[in-house]
Amino acid sequence: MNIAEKEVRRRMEHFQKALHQKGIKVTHQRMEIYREVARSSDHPNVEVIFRRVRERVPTISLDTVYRTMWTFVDMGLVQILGSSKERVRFDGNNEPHHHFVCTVCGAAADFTDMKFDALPVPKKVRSMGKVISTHVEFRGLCKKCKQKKASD
Amino acid sequence: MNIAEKEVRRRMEHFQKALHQKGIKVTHQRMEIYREVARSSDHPNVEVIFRRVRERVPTISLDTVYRTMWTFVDMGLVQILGSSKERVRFDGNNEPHHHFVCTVCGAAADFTDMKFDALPVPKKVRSMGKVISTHVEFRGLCKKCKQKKASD
DNA sequence: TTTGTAAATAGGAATAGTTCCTATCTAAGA
DNA sequence: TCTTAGATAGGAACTATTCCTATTTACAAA
Repeated sequence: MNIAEKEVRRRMEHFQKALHQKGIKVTHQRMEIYREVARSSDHPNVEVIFRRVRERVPTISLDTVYRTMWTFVDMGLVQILGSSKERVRFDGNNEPHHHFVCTVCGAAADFTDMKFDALPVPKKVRSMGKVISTHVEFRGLCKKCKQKKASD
Repeated sequence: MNIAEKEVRRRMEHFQKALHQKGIKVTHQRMEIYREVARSSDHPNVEVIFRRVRERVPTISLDTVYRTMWTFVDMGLVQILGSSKERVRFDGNNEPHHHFVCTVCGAAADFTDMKFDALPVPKKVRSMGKVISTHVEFRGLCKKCKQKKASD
């Protein structure tokens, strides 16, 4: 389940550089939290990260893990699996379709494009399990947020 | 922001048939909740659905909306935007990559495939905003869940 | 149409995930 | 070494979601 030592080291170096570059303090907690995420390939949630890091940093608080993870997300050092930290949202469209999602305001729009409904499934993926559906998500800036950004 | 009348009617009919078929009672609440989701294209969350439906069914409870929406999801009548109702999960892989997600246990695995990193963006999507990244998600049954299902 | 009953709902209580508050601590520049 | 802006710990507060249960209702059968 773990990433190769060498790759972890590469990520840690990149991490430290990134913090320095943005003038964000390199604390013991941030180091250990990032190390944990960098070495895990199982997409842990905050609770799991907290438990794992606590073995090495017994006084770490849950709040620190939350704060730190959002800092990392803002910096682009880690990504969120799925879309966002928003609450669950529903989609009454029961035809196959795909999404454009604005990473700023969270707006989501459907679109259909048969070319994307059945992309060729790579061998690697077939070895992971049985694919039932395919979803393409384009992420970016919606019109409104683009305008708003331009007028700042 | 709303779906055409005709399409809504089509969805409502399909909805009633689906409930009858599965022997699930067609209640006033379920009708109005589904109608709301079927006519909205803005991917509302539970709170929003609750507020909108309450204008027509003032005594509806939040719990009913939650229960009902999960029923619809289980029946395949509506989909969840993004992956699942799980809490936020993180991904320390900072190279472009894509995911295979098991819809039963939630396990997620990364894979890289440059062919998917820059799929042609349809015109329709370009009109929605500026695309910054592309994410392909294959959903299905992971090996473990497939085996478990086979042995039932 | 009336009746019986399993299933569904309303409303509030309980839980769980996340964020906030603030006293204390620390990284890092002077 | 000293200074201080920024970070952390720990618990309280908040918010989304689920649970509990008395009451109501859909619908099948009489």
